Amino acid sequence: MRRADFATARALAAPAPRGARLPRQDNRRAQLLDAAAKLFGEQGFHATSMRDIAKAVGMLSGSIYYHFDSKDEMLLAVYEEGVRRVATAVADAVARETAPWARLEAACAAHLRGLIGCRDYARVMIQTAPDQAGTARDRVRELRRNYEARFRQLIEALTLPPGVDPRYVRLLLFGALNWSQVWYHPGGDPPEVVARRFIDTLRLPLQTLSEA
Amino acid sequence: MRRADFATARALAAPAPRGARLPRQDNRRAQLLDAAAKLFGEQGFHATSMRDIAKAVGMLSGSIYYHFDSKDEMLLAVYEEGVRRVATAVADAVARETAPWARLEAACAAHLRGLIGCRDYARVMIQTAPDQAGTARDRVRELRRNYEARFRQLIEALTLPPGVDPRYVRLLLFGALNWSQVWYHPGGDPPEVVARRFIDTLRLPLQTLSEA
DNA sequence: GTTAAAAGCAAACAATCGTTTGCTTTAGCC
DNA sequence: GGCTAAAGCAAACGATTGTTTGCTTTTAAC
Repeated sequence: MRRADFATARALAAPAPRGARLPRQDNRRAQLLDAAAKLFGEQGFHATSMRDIAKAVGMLSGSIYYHFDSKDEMLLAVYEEGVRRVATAVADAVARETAPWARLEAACAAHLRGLIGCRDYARVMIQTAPDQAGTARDRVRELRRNYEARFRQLIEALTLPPGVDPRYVRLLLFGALNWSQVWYHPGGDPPEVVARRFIDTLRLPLQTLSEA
Repeated sequence: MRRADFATARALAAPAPRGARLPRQDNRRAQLLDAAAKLFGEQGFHATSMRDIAKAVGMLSGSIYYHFDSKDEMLLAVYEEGVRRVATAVADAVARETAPWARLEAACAAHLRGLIGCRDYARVMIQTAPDQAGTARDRVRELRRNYEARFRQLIEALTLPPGVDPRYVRLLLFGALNWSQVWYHPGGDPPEVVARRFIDTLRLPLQTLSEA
């Protein structure tokens, strides 16, 4: 295990172990992670070299290995940080509402805000299929499942008309939300409007009564 | 230009130019394309080497260059073939229906059938964001736009309730369809059922009348 | 101010990348 | 059956890949 791991862990869980040293204040692990997220998201994981990432933060490629064990581990770290950010944003938003439909809509808006606000990290999350994550495959799969579970709960809390499979509601909504990464560009409708439109399109009938 | 280009072009547009020769019957361009689609889809474009593709069809990496000018051109060829297959399937299915909602549902089912039936090609189409297509970027962007246009038309042909933006209907539906690539696995509901469920979820109200 | 750890540099490592070259084999047409 | 183009082999090209190594600089704690 790298020494940086101890340091980072200590920086998060403050109670200082005796006789050991804290990471420096100019620790650039976060900066490296941002650069990796940006490049992984823009060009793809395999199209990005360690030298690309190093150059983006002004260091040499070998120096990255003080902070991360491997390139695969960088990908996993980006993925986890992305999930962490979006998941907490969704949890906060949901907690502020009580009505089932309002909770779902808040979750959608927060999810979209996350995809757009943490664009670099989110692109990696959306693009990285578990099978392409190399070493980190199983962990990525687990993170995806956990995140999806929250939406499953929110949808199962709705009172749906008989015969409607909540599973398909989730697939429809969740797929549309994630695909927004492809078409969304800043300057369009804000996330809240998109979420409201999506939810309304689901909640209200599209077919006019005059038709068959 | 490679000689193989002439040959392939001639194989498609039959009138034989004088004094030239047809491609052999054992031409393995299609086989190469299949292998490339499979590997690109499974591991990603950059994670797949020309040697991987060559090994999959039992030849050496250098021999590929008789059929394709470059790796980028292989990606474009896979993408174009994928779009061609799915687009014609959708066009056929739509032509068989007349009612607007039925036409849209038929298009969705055909789209899903395409994504699942041509799984290898489709994965490349879904995963390859234009910005990651290298040389083929603009062409990929154009292919995507053209394909989407068909769905735009189908949705604009619907008689929607006042105040409903057809754009969001398209984004919701199209996103959900494409995201199916992530969750669909053979053995689940067939494409026709998925399409019907999605369409019904949109067409009919999800909110029960007793709720606010 | 001394000291030990944190952080990074400089330079290389073997492996693999996409591609090119010259030559050989194979199949189709007269 | 001989000729020619189609197709593929064998081997290399320089460039780039992820990673490792030994050494140096910089910071924080004492």
